Amino acid sequence: MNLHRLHCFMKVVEEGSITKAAAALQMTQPPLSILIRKFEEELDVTLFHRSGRNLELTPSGEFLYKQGKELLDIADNTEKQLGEYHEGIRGTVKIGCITSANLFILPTVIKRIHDETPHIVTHVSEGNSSYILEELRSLSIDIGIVRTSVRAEDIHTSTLLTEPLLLALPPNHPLCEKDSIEIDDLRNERFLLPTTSQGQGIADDVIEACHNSGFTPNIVYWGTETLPTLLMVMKGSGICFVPSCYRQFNSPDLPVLRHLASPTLQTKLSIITLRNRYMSSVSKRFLSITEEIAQKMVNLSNR
Amino acid sequence: MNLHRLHCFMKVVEEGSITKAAAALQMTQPPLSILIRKFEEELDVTLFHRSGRNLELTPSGEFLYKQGKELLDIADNTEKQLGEYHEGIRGTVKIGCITSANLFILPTVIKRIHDETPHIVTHVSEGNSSYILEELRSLSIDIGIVRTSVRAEDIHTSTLLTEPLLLALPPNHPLCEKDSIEIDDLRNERFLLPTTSQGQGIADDVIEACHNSGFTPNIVYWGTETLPTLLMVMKGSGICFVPSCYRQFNSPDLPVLRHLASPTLQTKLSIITLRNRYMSSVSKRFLSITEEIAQKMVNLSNR
DNA sequence: GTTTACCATATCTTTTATATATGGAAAGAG
DNA sequence: CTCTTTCCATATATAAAAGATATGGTAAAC
Repeated sequence: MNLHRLHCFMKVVEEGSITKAAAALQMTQPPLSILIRKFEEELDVTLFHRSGRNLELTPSGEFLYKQGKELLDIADNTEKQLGEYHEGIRGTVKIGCITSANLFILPTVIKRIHDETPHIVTHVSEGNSSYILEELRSLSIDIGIVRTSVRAEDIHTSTLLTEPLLLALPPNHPLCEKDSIEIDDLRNERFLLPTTSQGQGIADDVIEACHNSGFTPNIVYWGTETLPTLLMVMKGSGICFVPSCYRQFNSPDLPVLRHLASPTLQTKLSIITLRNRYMSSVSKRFLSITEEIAQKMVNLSNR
Repeated sequence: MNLHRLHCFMKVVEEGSITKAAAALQMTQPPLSILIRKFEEELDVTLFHRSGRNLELTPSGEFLYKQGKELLDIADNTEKQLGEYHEGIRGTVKIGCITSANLFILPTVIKRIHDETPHIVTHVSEGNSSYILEELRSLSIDIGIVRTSVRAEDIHTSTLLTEPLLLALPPNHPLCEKDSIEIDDLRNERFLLPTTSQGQGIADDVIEACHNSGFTPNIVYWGTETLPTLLMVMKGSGICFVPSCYRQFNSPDLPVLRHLASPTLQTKLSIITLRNRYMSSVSKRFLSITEEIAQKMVNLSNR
């Protein structure tokens, strides 16, 4: 079934004459006559009964006209929606991210995407960096957001934002009263640190900073999740460091977050993709919106 | 949207490779590669992401595959049903007929058509011959069944069957006892005749037969409907002639029907169509089945 | 490291689509 | 009733598309 021929046939039916249809289709009459005849041969059906100079639609022709409308509608719609995929305003994007991204960036990104492009569906899975990397390599997700800067050949990394690590203290801690806190002030504290993998991440930077200040930190706890660790700080189990985005959780039930005097401790949020994989328009859209919003958040917190 | 290209695209997706799809499509690989590329250009969409030697379906491609299945299914189905129209096993036929055809032939014809070809819809309207002719000329019906043999240039007539006219007598009528009834025996009867139009039809034949026998019939009633006339005969209002098919109504509430000794009085049932009009396969089927069944009925009544 | 499997490109041939020019038949105007 | 107009059909020519064969390149597999 040739849809071009079908379309021409529909026009002939609607205009009631080959000559008029040819004009409507911006072509001349003879080829249209031939096209209709070939269409009849292709389908092995008489569509028009030709008696002298005028055409009469046969029952088959009437049926085809009815069905043809539906067929062309579906084809048109498919093409239109396909265009939307291409434009990046329809489709699906699968994201894997760490907790802090899921808490502080993604809600804003996803709200904007759903508002601007209602036909985009987002899938989000939260996990640690190595899990996200695995998901990316197995093609289970399109985009990952991690804190460790991945150094692998097959992965493309782009830094979303750099933020300072803040010291989390229970409200009744003596250091809360101090104007300027140095690393050295933590010499006698108990440290609660995030589980580290392969020498990359927040814990390593903290340990290195302590060493540079001339002491080895007293690490009493390793945990993967930031929020439970903050609750442990509240209970007086020790102190910890969290990315500054956690300042958004402003609650009397959570620790006080303080900048250090010398801002050497920082952490990067990176967006990663598989290097040699096709990136859909939707993924590109997601990427650029995420970068834009990350930039806005940095500007906002710098003010 | 070119359905041929779509079909090839579907095969490539299903086979997972252009080479295999080409084999399945009974063509060589290079033109299929080009065809897929042109399809992408036509739709302005990347359907496959080509990384080295293997293809990866993009989200757009996945969407098109899903939609394409539906589209091709509908197209296939349309073509199939179109073929059924052409074969005469799907469609509609509109019939106009007189009462006796509606009572004695059509039920059998329509039963057979619906049994053999369940996708054929029949429309039947009953009326007198001139009404049927009008309906035929205004294209409201495809086929007419009438008793008057139409002699018009634009009408094609085919005789379905010829049957004798039977004399209808009330059961208590003296003639019922007579072995052989002649026209001459009706010299003193009151005649109830069917309304005649333009010198053609049963009434004219009856009147002529009487004249040939040397008398003018005493006509006391003209009516268009046969059944009411038969009821009037039962009440003793007079006698009438009916086509022999009415013998099927064998009831003590209806008149006795008797053959005449000399079977000169006959009536023809004709099937008429518009000469220069397209006749659908369904109409042709209806025509041939009706002729066949009419023939069977004649054979049955002759035994 | 060689082979294999797969896609891409180049060139040629056949088919299809469309154009122009022209003929014929039926409806409508005078 | 004749002439014109309005259609559709046919003939021929050209441009575009579909397909075949031959060949090259690249990445996975043995």
